[in-house]
Amino acid sequence: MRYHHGNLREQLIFCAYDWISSNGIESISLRKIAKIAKVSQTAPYRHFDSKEHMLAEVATLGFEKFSSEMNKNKATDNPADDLVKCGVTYITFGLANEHIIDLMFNYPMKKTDFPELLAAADKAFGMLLERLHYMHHGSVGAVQLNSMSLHAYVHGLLAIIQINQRIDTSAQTAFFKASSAVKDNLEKMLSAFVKSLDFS
Amino acid sequence: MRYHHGNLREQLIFCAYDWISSNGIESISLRKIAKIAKVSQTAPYRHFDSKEHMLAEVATLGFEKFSSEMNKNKATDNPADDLVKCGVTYITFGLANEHIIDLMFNYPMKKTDFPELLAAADKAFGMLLERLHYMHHGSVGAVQLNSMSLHAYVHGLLAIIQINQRIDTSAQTAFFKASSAVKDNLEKMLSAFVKSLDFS
DNA sequence: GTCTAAAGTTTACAGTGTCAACTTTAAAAT
DNA sequence: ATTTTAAAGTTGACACTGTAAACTTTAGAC
Repeated sequence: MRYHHGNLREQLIFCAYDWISSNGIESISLRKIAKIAKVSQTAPYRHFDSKEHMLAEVATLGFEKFSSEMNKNKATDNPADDLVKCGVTYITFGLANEHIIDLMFNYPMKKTDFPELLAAADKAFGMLLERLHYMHHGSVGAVQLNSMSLHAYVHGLLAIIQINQRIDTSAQTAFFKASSAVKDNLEKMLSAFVKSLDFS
Repeated sequence: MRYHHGNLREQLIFCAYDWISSNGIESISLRKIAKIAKVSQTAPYRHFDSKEHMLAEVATLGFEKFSSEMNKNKATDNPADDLVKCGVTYITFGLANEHIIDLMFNYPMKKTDFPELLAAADKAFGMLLERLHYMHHGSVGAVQLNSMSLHAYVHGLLAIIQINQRIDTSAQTAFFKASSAVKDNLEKMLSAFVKSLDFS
């Protein structure tokens, strides 16, 4: 290490991650993060080209945690169970990390400009899809369609729960308010969905 | 009419809608919209409490167009077909109005503060769900679960296509690049999904 | 021990949301 | 028809934002 602060770069990423986790993306500013890290307003520019570049790193960190979370629940003897558990984890992580997920999925960011973010996202999605591919074991049929389908369903469940939480008016909401009820039904719904897929 | 401009309020909403449609949410500013409407920077404050209040109206307009679009394709003799077509329209609208959908779903906005936005969103979701309820015709069983499921799947497909378009690296992307191919498969996927639901 | 480039600071500028105080004007009240 | 008044619009200001340029500090290579 040959610089003043220690390792400001990572410090800033962690500060930003924490800030977003508790306050949401809308209220973040480079200057605040700099102040929290006890450093001048423009110090971040020695480490990131722009605010967006920094947020990309935060999002990358998010995808890494996302991946590692999904990687925990596996290695059951039943691959379909693994798949379902992985899906549930996808959603659970999203609900437990509302604002980081917002950054990862909803923040308008030209993702192609950040290859490492892209790679992290790809890896995370792969966690889900590799289990599906495993279930196809040999068949070529509709792997792509099934992958798309599964990802859509899992991601859609997360999005819908979030929308309902934020909108809080429709009949569904009351039904899904108790988070324990959510999780129970998620497993049912996901396994029903997996069973409905065509593995021929 | 008893004011100077004509009807600035609606004018501003339309200007903002157009701006967002072509430039995205991130780059909008009240001042720009005011300038486009040839009015001073603070004129919007005679009509909206804040930027967010104005965006809420734009989002409301978005949901109204969304609803009316979904309302077009219906009244087939086959209710399952109607449902599928409605789902396809949901997704098609989203893909054709990328930035407005971003505002409607992804922009961090305390939706409960804007009852008319909430109502518009509820109505739009209702377009989809009422067709499903109709298919249950009498049975009480898993209507709520099926509603949730369906909305999740439809919304998830939209989100995933969008994510793939923006990420543009995974194997799925090439597959879904040709938008005609997307639409064809959407119908297949949605009708398979509807068939897999339990209407007992 | 000097030199150099990386790391951090100060200053500055244009753009933003929004407030307060002002001016204009359409229509209600006389 | 004239006065009144409140809605609609303007001007000017403030604090905050991202970021560029020019400066200072300091750790480590020579």
